[in-house]
Amino acid sequence: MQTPMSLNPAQQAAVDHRGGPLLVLAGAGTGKTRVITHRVAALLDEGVPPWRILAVTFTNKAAKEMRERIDVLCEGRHETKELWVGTFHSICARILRRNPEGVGLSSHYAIYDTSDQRSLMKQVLADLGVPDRLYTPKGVLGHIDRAKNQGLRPSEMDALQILEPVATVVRNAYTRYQDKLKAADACDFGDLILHVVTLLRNAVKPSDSQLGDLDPMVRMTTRFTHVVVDEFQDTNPVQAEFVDRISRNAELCVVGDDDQSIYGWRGADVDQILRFADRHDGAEVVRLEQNYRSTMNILECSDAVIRKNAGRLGKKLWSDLGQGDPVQLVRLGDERDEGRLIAQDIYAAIENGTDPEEIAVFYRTHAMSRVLEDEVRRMGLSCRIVGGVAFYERQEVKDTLAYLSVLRNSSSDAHVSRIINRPARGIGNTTQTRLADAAAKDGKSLWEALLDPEAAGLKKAAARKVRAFVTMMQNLRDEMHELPLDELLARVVEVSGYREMLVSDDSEEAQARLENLQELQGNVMEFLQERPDGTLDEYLELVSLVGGERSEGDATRAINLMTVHSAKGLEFERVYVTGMEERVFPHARVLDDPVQMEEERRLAYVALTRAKRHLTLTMAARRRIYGQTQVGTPSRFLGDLPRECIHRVGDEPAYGGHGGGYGRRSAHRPQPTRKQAESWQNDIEYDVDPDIPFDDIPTDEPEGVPIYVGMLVRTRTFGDAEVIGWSGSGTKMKLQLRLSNREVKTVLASFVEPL
DNA sequence: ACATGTTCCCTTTTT
DNA sequence: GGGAACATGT
Repeated sequence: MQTPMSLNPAQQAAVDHRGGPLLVLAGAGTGKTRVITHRVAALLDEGVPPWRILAVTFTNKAAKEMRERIDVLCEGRHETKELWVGTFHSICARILRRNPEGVGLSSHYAIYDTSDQRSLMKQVLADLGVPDRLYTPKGVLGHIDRAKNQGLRPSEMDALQILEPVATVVRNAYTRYQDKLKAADACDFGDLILHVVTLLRNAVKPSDSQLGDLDPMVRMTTRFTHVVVDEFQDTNPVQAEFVDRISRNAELCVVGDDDQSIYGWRGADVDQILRFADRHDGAEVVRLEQNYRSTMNILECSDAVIRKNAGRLGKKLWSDLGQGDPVQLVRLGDERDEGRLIAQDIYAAIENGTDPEEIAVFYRTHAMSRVLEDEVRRMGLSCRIVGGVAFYERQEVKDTLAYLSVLRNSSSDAHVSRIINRPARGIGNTTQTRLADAAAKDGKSLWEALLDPEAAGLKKAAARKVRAFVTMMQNLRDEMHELPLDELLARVVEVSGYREMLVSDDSEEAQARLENLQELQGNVMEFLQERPDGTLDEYLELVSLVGGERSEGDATRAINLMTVHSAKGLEFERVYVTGMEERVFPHARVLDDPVQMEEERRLAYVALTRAKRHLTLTMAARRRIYGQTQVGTPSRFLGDLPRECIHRVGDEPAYGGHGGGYGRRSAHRPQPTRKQAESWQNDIEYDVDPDIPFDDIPTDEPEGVPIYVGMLVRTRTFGDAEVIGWSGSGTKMKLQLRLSNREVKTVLASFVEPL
């Protein structure tokens, strides 16, 4: 282990480099964050004012950690509070707050989350009269998101090369969506960056002009003299443009690892790193290859997986932490067994003194978390789900925040309609629809329509209820200015009847919701403690940006459950990677796309390299997906692992390779031996079936014909085809086929016969 | 208006 | 298996 203060020569070189752009190409566990923190500390020691330094991280959690580490290194010598440290989104929100009018927003603008976006888009599509089966809000928003990630506005969307007629629909929807956002005095996540980039684009003025010096955005482009960006491989084009513009006057240092680029679907561009030298004249490159995190067995396995990718810069990590334990590879009967085995193994490890916080379980998709959580809890262990349904996503929390948001700024229809009938106050669907129609007709906001319920054609009873709601909100708004934030929150929960609703419901769920509101209260108080003069605007902004991250403060030491994506940047003594099966990891959706498959491989690399000492990979022979049991074949990534670095439990897996099947080949495999299974955890009774050879796994297949990816079949309607995936079982089993013309079709298994 | 029943689609991954 | 969107009954 490297001590916190020491640096190796390569790290030192990256810290000391001055005078031009620098790219630090650093593998997993080589001390990237350490280089950044030391660099910032060194700059401060050299006399650079803290407010001239900007550090961009990937998550809010990372930002927080970085701040703490810098504080430790500076030992109170500098005003580190004035440093700008944050995610792209939090930094941009901070910049946008200086000039929201520049993009047509008020200073109370709301930040829309995914569900707000969808409800807005649903309206847009209805307005456009677009067939709703063809264009879902989610799908159209996906295109718009992509455009925003590239820094494109509706008129520039040709660059995305979407085919007609989709392109036209998306372009119109995009235009209208932005109009509606502006009317609601809101922006979405993508806008946060693009708005700021727009402001910065317009801020290019002659430097000697008087006017230019006064423009806050012009000052912004020259403010920073030193900019560092972590996780640069996950930067998308708008973010890269932001970096370029914000560092016009600055020395730029970016840190990244092309092998850990796992956000391609969000517009991140692996080439970003490769092109860095082209974009920035005289860029130096420093490589870090000594790993301080993992033992050699773990590194060898990780390397074996990532080595298969083409088009990487290529580096070979080494470590002097010794060979370590072999990587465990366990095959179990189904996902319950998988969870149970992991829970038992963790239990034993904790008994032996491992800190629960140093243990993590990874899964590919959120859907897999439930079973794992179940089994871990059943073992009496406390665990924390990182990400997942975040605190701020909970309905009661969102509702309460929506109340606050409307008090501040009533033009946001999405927030008004969220709270108008929660708790139920007799303003039902019909009334709401009438009000919305009336608002749309007059081009008013929903709130404005509420002010004059008769004009919307409401009957007396309905109008009275609407009035009562409006009066209540107006009273709250009067109180708002006199009350501190925490008391305001309590008033809202009380006056709105929300508390009453939960108290009178004595279900366990309502109880939990009440507790969540209590936690929210605590959260607000914490916020006020940190920033005594913090405003409602600032609080709401913080909350929408922190979004995915759980609230800190649960002091219990718990083991960590998370998706592989959430695991990036973290490290643990003991790591379990679950679902190492084809169609789970790698995910079924990437199987026929080589580009996405490479990203999947990088994702696997990220997963494996999180482990310091103990790494266990598990797979299940059967797994329930969509409530149907599916039969799994071992992940192709398992087949890449060097034999001498792993220890298998259960019988020898049928290694994937390309289109690796189960069934036929399994006949040649040696039979499993009890001994292997027992040697691993002989003091623990676990209820697994390591002896089930894959052939004997019960399936509901009609004639027991083994189906495997790559299998050739004959269909009556489409001719011969290759199986690239399947779902369901028994008579409901469906096959995904690639036809001879490379088209992909899904057909019922009973319509095909093996070739 | 609301409570209860029914169907359908779904699942990558997140700031 | 489960949540959301629709449908039907009181």
